Amino acid sequence: MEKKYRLRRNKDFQYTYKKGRSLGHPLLVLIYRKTRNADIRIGYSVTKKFGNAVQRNQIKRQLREILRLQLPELKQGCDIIFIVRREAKGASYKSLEEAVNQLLKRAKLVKQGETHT
RNA sequence: UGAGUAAGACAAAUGAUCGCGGCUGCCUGAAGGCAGACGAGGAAAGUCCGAGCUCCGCAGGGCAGGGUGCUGGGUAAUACCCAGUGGAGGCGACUCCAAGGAAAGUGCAACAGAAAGAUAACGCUUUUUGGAGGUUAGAAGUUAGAGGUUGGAAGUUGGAUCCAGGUUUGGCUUCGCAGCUGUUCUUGAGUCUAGCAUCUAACAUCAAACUUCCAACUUCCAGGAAGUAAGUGUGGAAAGGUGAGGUAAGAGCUCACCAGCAUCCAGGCGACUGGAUUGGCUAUGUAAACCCCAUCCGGAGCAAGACCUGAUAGAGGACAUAAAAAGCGGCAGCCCGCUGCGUCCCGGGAAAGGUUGCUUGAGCUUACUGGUAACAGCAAGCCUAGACAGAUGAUCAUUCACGACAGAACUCGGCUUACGGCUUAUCUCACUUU
RNA sequence: CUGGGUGUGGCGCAGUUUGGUAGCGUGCUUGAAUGGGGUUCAAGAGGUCGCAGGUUCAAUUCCUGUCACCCAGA
Repeated sequence: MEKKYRLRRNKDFQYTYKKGRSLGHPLLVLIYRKTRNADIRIGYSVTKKFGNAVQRNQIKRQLREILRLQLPELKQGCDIIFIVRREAKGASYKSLEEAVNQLLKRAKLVKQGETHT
């Protein structure tokens, strides 16, 4: 995923945590906030209690791959943070994909035209 | 063949599609696009040591504090590595060891035990005082006794004898009575003798008890003096060990063997090792208790540090204006007072942003030389991640042993810890075959 | 990156300095007291002292390694 689609600065993370809306799922938590920018920025957060560095990196990579494929279908102009819960330990790629799709639909971040077709 | 042992290598592989990171090259005004090769580990981990590097501090020395601790070597350095010494384990190959000093000093060693580092509070031995005994021998006395001898007394039984009486019977004298004599039985008294039992006296003997005296030996209790480290048992540990002699009891007091210390000699750079018909006979354990000795250590850390941009607050200076407008206070107006617009400079430096530090280095591979080795020297070749919310993923196919521990974050050298397996190869032991 | 602390009955904590007996409060069980409950009183049970190794005669304590948690600074 290219750099301009990533949420990077600590300030942006803090601002999104404070002002954004949150949605829950057994595996993930979604926090999103609409912005005036045209771009969409996505960040990921995994607690240290999730596991060692290998496990934390792996689940971030899998989420990044899922979101890379979903990116063209998302609405523009918002910041998104995915927080990984401890229950996601050992979850398969497909179950993560389902969780991401469900959360994005509930947040109504998916483009309308795509959903109708 | 099996079991072990030591040293290493690898850490699923291949292909396709879509993606990620920086680098290089090309295109483009730029954003960006295209192509190429490259892109996590043996531990990247823990952060336990040691360095480089950077900043701060620094005249010299000492104290405090901390680290290290057999010897020699290697290294930039080390708590690391190599070689050796000593100790422990293993049949062995081999492995492991924080391994200086306990006669510099202090502390501690619970309970048990006489006693825990030197003492005599237990005990043992000798001696002595006092008390209570015991045994043996002697002397004196007393008491009751035993048996013996001698004597006496009275009793009883038997025998003998004498006397007296009675009786039977014979003989003699006698007619008869009567007498004399002998005999049988018997009674009484006496004498003698024997036995038995009793009493008594004397003598000597025996054994006993008691009292007194004396002597010897000995037991117990209490105390004093001296000697002693042998002692059951306790304990993790008991004062060099075992045996023999020796002694009042004992003791390296003496001897033999063994062990330890010191000294001397020999070997080794050294730790240390070997030897001695040498010497005195010994000094417990704990220093991962304080400590002593030797040696080392300035502090902080890449969020170090350097460069660029420069928010807010506070505050200063210079220039310009001192006209108008505006705000506040004096109720309002007038008037008065205060503030005030602009530009530049200095200063400040936000968990701000960017660039850098950032990967060519005590580097890797191979060969040679020196060295037992760690390692060093030299030659040739090679360039091998550099991110900053942090790059390796997803899908599919094939194969297998079905994939463990685990993700660089300034860089190295070590150590420690985690780890499914696979493989190379040294040596040892056991078994079998030839 | 650096420094520091904690881990002990179910829970919250002492004891570690100076090694030898693991204790307190609360909770639990049983009994007494009450018509019953609470309070109170008495008795009792409950401990791999985070884990592993070492030093020592002996370790909760000393040392090393390791695990988990917490705090502070840049």
